[in-house]
Formats: sequence, structure tokens, C-alpha cells
Amino acid sequence: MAEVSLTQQQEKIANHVDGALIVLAGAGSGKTATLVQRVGRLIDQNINPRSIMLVTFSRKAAKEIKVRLSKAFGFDGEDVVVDTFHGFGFRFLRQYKDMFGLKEDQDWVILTENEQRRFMNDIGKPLADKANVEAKELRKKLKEDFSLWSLMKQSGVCPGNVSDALMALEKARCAKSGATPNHERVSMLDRLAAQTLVQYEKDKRSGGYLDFDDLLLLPTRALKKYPEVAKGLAMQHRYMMVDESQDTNAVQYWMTKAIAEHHGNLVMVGDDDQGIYTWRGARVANLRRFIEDFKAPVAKLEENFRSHSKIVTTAGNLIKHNRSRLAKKPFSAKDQGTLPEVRVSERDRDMAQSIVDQISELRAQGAEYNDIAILYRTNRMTTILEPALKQAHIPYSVVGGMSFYERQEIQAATACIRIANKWDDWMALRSLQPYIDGIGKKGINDTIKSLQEYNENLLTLAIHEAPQQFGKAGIRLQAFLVEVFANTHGNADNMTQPELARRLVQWMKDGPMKILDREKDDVVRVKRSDNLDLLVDEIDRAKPDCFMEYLMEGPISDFVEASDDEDRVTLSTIHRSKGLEWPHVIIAGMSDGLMPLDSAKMNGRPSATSPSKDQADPDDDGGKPEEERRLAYVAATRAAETLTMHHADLYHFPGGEPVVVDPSPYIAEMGLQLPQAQLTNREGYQAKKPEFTPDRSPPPPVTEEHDEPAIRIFG
DNA sequence: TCTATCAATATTTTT
DNA sequence: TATTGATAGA
Repeated sequence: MAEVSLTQQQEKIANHVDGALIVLAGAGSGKTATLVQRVGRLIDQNINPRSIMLVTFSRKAAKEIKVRLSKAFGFDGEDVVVDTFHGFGFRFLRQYKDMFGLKEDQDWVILTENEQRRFMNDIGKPLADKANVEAKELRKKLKEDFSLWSLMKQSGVCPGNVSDALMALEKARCAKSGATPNHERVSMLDRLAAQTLVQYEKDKRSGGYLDFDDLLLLPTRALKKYPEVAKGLAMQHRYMMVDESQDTNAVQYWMTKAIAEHHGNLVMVGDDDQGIYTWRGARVANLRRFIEDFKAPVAKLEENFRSHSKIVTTAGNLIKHNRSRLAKKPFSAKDQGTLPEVRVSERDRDMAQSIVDQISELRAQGAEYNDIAILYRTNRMTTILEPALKQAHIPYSVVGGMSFYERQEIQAATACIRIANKWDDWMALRSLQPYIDGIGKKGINDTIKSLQEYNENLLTLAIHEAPQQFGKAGIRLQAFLVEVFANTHGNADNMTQPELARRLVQWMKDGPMKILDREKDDVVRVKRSDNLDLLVDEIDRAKPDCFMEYLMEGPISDFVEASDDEDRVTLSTIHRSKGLEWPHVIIAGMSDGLMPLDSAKMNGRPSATSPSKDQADPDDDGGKPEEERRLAYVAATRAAETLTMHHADLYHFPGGEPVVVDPSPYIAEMGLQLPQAQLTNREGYQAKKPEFTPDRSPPPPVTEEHDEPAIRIFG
């Protein structure tokens, strides 16, 4: 196997075989390389690669590790099981579907976010009508309560009846706001929302639908209930590793524990300073709990090979202000390098210009565009950055925004493919409704209701006469379904997924549906068309036998990124930048209200009297303020050579009011100074702040003919 | 009554 | 930018 030189600390970890181990791996400490080496050494000890499992959070990380393993160890590397928690959960649910009341010939369908909302609103509507409550009100309420509900499910709680649900929701609400739960005062809206959510869970299950949280919650429950199943999995996966484990939530923790406790061979790798997903239910405290539960020794990787010492020190100064931390002392042996710099502008557009100027400077010093990343806290920073980059003809790509298969044309195509695979996928049909001519929401709903009453599915409509009672809508729907059938099963028995996808997509493009024709903008239409082709190609490459599994694990986003080998500046949220690095990192929006984020401040209101001190919660991660600081830490530690932070005194985001803000308090915490010259400027500006009348004119016009260099990776 | 279309509006972070 | 809401049209 390929030998790589490791440090003494890394050696120790790579040589670890049996038993538990926690690895606290700082930013840039070479943890992935170390993990890969460990896999190699396990294989060298005649351990079956198939019994080694690596679990990651993102598909991207999983893919990257897969590639590295296969490069390093060939077929052996490919045999190692690398999966995301969600992917693992889905495979489990498919394998043991009988456990959840699914019949042999039935299969799960994972709801898209839109479908989730529609599913709930449908349940809520009649309840609201009966209670004389505006459906709109309930929809709004459900939006709030569902995010609490989701968090609850991620911590393993999913009430099965309304009164439990009410209690749990109130508790969750108060945990967020810091108030004391009051179970006496329950509004009609509270009750309706709780009813809806409980029913949502029931209907989802009976319809064979899952949401993202179910992928973790259901397997975890099953593993707790049936330890022998967990034991079986432990036999299968004898050596387990979890990457980015600071971002494990309670359910993932239990899932891992339920299996790994049977052999104890568990290596958890993480960095408590980089936990940035507590809002999604992740608990850095789980790392600590693992140390106790598995009596695990702790190994540390503290040397940062990525950044030079001035960056490491600056970032270290910042993170020192967090109290909730495990002991770790990051350092860098690279002594040369420039101190991170702060630049200040008056207005947001000036900041964008200043960033453009800086990119030119870096280019003049020999940097490629690929070497440069602009990181920001919130996606809408792109509305400020993009016009300036376009105007300066700087090629860039925006990471994120919308994931590939959230786009409308991809959603339409996948919905259609889903129907051809599962003729009672009502939610898919409804996602497709806007594209079916002459039939609206009402028509679809009525037809679905009738079909369900007769215990029939869409296939009946596709191959039999339309019964009278389905009316006009039924006839229209039938016309559509007959074509879907003709393009798939009518054409050949047992058509493979790639074939099916190719035919359906082609038909959707050219047939009566003409899903592209409604797009007026030529550029967008071509892009949508390309996306559809990309989808077909990808399915062809992956050759899945289960379409849903493909959607879960499909390498779509990676493929899109891999095709982008041109020289471009990267624009990314800090969240999406985790695990990546660039020689030159520019942080846009290093201002109080953005870093740390305070939406009240960004709306021109005084900061909310932050209610909850980080009390009570035993899983305390230092609360919101510390998470925001960790985010800034993650951003800073992406930089290898230069780190520059940009602040503007005034921001005016579309759809909002202009706001004047101070520089981020983190600048001082890092031990950095605002630039002197600009500081005087700034004070003068601040002095005349009261009279300042913000101009509401739109951002500078974008020269259309030159936007060719800009692409968006996802959307 | 139902569908199609256009204008308004709101943006933390995402598996 | 995409969903959502209002309104005109079939």
C-alpha cells in the first residue's frame, strides 16, 4: 500500500486497531489522510475491507473519502463501506421494511421539502376549516412548529398523540426562547398544529413516505428495540469510524452507539471548535458523551499543516473566547506569512469593489482565481458580490443556493420517474400537476381522492377506461398517464432505470408536456434542458436499481462540480466551506449583525434582549454566541496563506431596509486592528450618520453580454 | 367553478 | 429566485 509520511501523533492514530478512540483533530491537521492510512493498515492486518465502515455527514465528504480510498488501495479501498448517516438509515429501512409495516412489493419514497409542506397543509386544511381558523394562519403556525418538530425528532422524540405533542412542542419552543413552559395555556392554533403533526406522521407511514428525519429516527428506534438486529449489523461492520463527529445529533449518536457497543471498535473524529450545526440538532456534547460511554482514550491532532502560524494564532485568539471547549492547542510550524488583514468600506457595494480590487492584487502577485474563496455568513451576500464580480469580469462560481435536485425541472422529471416506479406516489403526481395541461390542484386532488376510495392507483387510469366519476380532470389525467405508461412499461417489461429515465425525460421535453416551453428566457431554458440531460446521463452512469436510493446517494452534485475545472473564484457560505481550504480567503461581511448573525440588528431593530442564557441544557454547547464564533473560526481556518476580512458600515439587502452596523466584535477578539487610515474616515462617516439618507436605487446594472464567466454550481 | 397568469414578497446556516 | 396570492379568463 501507498506509504505516506505521518507525524508521530498521526502514526498512533493510524495504527489503532481494536477498541474505541476519540480523535480531536484541529483544522488542517490531516485527519482525512490519517483515517485513510488507518484503513490501509487495517487491511494490511487481513481485516476484510467490507467490515470497515466510515460514516460521514455529507455526500460530498463520503464521495471524497471513497475516491481517496480507491486511489490508495484499489479494489480493497472500494470495498470499504463509506456512507452518510442518512444513506445508511435509508438502506436499513429498505432492508427491514417489514418491520415498519411495508409490504414486500412496496417501497419507501422520500418526500421533498415542498411535498412535506403540502402533505401537512393538506392534513391541516380540513381541521382548520372545522375549527373556523384561517387555513393561512395554520400554515404559518405549522411552518414554525414543524421546525421544532424536526428538531425534536432529531433528538429522538416523536410524540404519537396530540397531548404529548402539545407538551413536547411547548417545551421545545421554550428551550429556544428561554421562557418557562406553560402547559395550561394552549391556543386553538397550538392544538391544530399538534393534531396536524401527529396525523402527518401517521399518514406518512401508511403511505410509505419518509422525511429526512425519519431516515435517522426510525432505524434508531428499531435498533434500540431489537438489539439482535443491532448486533447483526455490528458483526457486519466490525470497524466503525465517524467523521466530523462534532456535528452528530442525538439520533445519530444513538444509532452509532447501538451498533458499536457490540464490539467497541469505534473511532470518532471531530473538532469541537468546528461544530456549526447545533441549529440542526447536532450536539458537540455528544463527543464528550462518547468519551465517557466508550471509556475512550483521546488522541489529539493539533498541528495545522494548512495555515501559517499567524493565521492559526489569530483564529486561536478568537476561539479562546468560547468557554465550552475541550482542551486543544492548535499550532502551526510555518513561521512565515502575513498577518490577517481587515479592510473597511463605507457601503456594501464599496466592500464588493474593495474585494474585487483585492482579487486583482492577489492576481498580480501570481494567484489563480482557483486559489481564492470569498466566504460569507448568509447566502444573500451574493446579491452584493455578484454584480461587482460580473462588472469586473472576474469568473466565479457560487457554491450552494439550491441543490441540483431541488430545481424545478429536476423535480418535475424525478416526480415523473417516481410515478412510473410507484403508481400510488400521489405526492409525486401533485408535484407534477402544474405541468399537466388542463388540470389544476382541485382536479388532481379530487381524482386522487376517488382513486383512493376505490382502492385503485394511477396504473388503473393508465391502462383502463376512465370511469365516469372521475370527470373531466380524470380524462385529462388519464391522457397524461397513458403516455407515461407508453413510454415506460408499455414499451418493454422490466425497463431499467436509466432507460426509463431517458425516455420519460425525452418525452417531457418534446412530447405534449413541453416542460421547457413555458420558460420564456432562452438562457434559462437551455440551462434547464442541460440539467435534464445531465440527470439522464447521471442515472445512466449510476445504473441504480432503486430510483429513490439513487436520489439519496446519487453523485449528482459532485458530478456538476467535477465538470467545473475552469479557473474561478469560489463564493460560498461558511457552512458549505467546512473541510475545504484555499490559499487566499476573503471573508465578506465581517460586521456586527452578520458575524455574529443577529437578524434583529440586520433589520434595523435593536438587538433582541437575548433571553436564554445557556442554562439548564446539560448538552450545552455554549449557546448561539459560541456557535457564531465557531463559524468565524471555521471561516478563518480555511485560509492557508492570506486571510482578509471585509467590513462595510452600511448594508442594504434587497427586500430590506438599509442598516448601519459596527465592525464585528470578533476583529478585536482576534487581536486585530481596524486599518488606521480608513478608521478616521469611518469616524467622520459615523458622525454624520444621523443625516444619512440611504439611496434606495437598485444595485449597479449588470452588463448582460459579459455574464458568461459566471456560473452557479448548483443553481 | 376551476385554471392560468402575473405581480408581490421575503431571504441563516442544510443533510 | 421561487413560491405565494390575487385576478382575469375559460
